[in-house]
Amino acid sequence: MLIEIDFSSDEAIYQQLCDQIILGIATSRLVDGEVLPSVRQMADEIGINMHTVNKAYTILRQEGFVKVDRRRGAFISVDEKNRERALAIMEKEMRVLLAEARCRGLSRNEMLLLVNRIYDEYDGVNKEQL
Amino acid sequence: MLIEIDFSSDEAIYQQLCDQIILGIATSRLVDGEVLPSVRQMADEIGINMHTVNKAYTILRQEGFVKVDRRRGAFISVDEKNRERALAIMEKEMRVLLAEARCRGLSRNEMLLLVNRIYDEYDGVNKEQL
DNA sequence: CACCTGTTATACTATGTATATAACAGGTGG
DNA sequence: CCACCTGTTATATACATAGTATAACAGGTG
Repeated sequence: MLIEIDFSSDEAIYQQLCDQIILGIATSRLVDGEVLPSVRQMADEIGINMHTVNKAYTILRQEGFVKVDRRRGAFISVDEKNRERALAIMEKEMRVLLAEARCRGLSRNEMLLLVNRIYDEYDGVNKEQL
Repeated sequence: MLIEIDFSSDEAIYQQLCDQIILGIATSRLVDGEVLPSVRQMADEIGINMHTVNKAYTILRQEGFVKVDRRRGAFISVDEKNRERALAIMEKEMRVLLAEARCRGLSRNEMLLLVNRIYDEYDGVNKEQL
């Protein structure tokens, strides 16, 4: 999967890397069991340091998106446990996001449409690859 | 409005402050024209430095949530211009958020219900205060 | 004139980010 | 056994950001 980093962004590189991999999983561009490039290889491809990639992998492992096989390396393995905890985190982040949306004059319907559109988008990528 | 800061959070204090004020506006606990405590007073109340509050106010001013009257100080003034830009920012953030939700096994309907519930919550606080 | 506002400047400490170099344990294949 | 690949750990350095501290300034109020 192609990873693109915005080096002028104010978001940390390792964070952008995490986000893009999670995005890849959501859109099925990365499927369960798929092996990720090694920390050194990924670092070379992107043009960053090995430790920055390792930090991203470590976080993804802690958050239950990745596991490590000593033979092959890091691979996608989504842990769907802790649904309640995930929902609680979603709720908190969503509350901040929707507060800003509401202040900006964005209506409930506009946000509902946005959610639907993004889910459509993710489902669409799924079907293309089946 | 009561401000509560989690000093053990990994989120910056000024960021938490911004979020809570935006949340206050969305729930109408802060209404248009309402004067905010001065940077020194707010700093004393929370128990942080004046400059940390000033940073939050400056950001809120730049993002169009606050204006400054040289006579009274900072007050709420929501700028609803740049709806398109706001929607674009929402879309990008929502895409990351929903990707994580989807990976966690949270369905489209669950997220739609969450959005509805939070909007209900905000509207509810509104009506209580009218 | 005293007192309030936001704002600015400077300095310092602490933390987080990203880099660089190096080494280690576990596993694979020649 | 040995070269080579994995992730992992350790150490050091450079830099940016966050937060604090002290101080001063311009504008407005009473």
